[in-house]
Amino acid sequence: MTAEPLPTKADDLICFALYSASHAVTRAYAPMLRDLGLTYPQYIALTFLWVEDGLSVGGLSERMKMETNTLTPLMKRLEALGHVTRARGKQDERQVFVHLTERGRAMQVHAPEITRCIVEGTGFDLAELEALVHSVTRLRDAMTR
Amino acid sequence: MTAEPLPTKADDLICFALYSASHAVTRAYAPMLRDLGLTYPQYIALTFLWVEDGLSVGGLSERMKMETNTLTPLMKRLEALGHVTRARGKQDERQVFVHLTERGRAMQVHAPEITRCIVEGTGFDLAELEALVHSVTRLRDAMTR
DNA sequence: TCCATTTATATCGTGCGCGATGTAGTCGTG
DNA sequence: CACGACTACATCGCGCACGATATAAATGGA
Repeated sequence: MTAEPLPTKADDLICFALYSASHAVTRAYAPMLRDLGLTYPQYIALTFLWVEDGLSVGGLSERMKMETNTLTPLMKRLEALGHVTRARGKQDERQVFVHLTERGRAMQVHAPEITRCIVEGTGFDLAELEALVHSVTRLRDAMTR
Repeated sequence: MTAEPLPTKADDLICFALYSASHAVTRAYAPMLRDLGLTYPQYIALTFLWVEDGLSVGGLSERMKMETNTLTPLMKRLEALGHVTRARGKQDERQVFVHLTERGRAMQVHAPEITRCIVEGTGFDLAELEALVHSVTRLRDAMTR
């Protein structure tokens, strides 16, 4: 009759909490991003490029914490949409560098309003959100180690 | 020169934190689940069925917070793997009820060890984890409203 | 220089995840 | 009972996400 120390019910698992919350947030972004003709991962990629334009596919993959085989087709779609250009490196022709176009840079003006909607939708105040981002990021980095 | 109240850098966004953490946790599960021949969403579904066997596709979709059009093929794969059976309801033939097989029920014995590995990997103590699950779940439910 | 190794990206196959749409079964109201 | 509305799943198309594999370029000795 000892207490069960580790939950095995999905509702109590950190994995399911993150999994379902992540999808819920993505769904919340979807209508706004659809108006811009973007998917959620495409928007995330642009967000990193707004801070550091001209990243290589590998550099972007590190920042987005995902494999390059996911990013290659994603970058091709962003290129087809006219948001970025892709060009092989000159001194190292294995690398592909991604640069924002005028159009891709211009999308940045929509970011504050999108962020505002999401922050408002969470029902959290900014201090709570900041703490949550910190905890979740710490957990992610621990899992990745 | 006022401070920017809302972050637009991906690293500071709750969406990216959840997105990258969710994928990191899924990757952490992957090797253990591969040994069991399961994917992560399949494992989550089994977890719900261990608590409530005989759920309908719709009931499972509510609990997993995802659409039935995602679950239908997922359930077919679990059926093909021999973990569940699918059967139309008798009084309402539109519904499909999912029942664990002996094999599907037996997978439950692996859950505690899997949970233990994940909990250990987070680097969080149980109280922190519980608080984090609570916060993330609250955020998810607010976004879903 | 030559060649094995490593590195950066690309390709392929599988399984989600969801919006849009289809279909069969059920319900409600006259 | 008829019939339109609704409901529960299923199907389809597209875009991730990743493991496995391929390919070409760079690197590092012997």
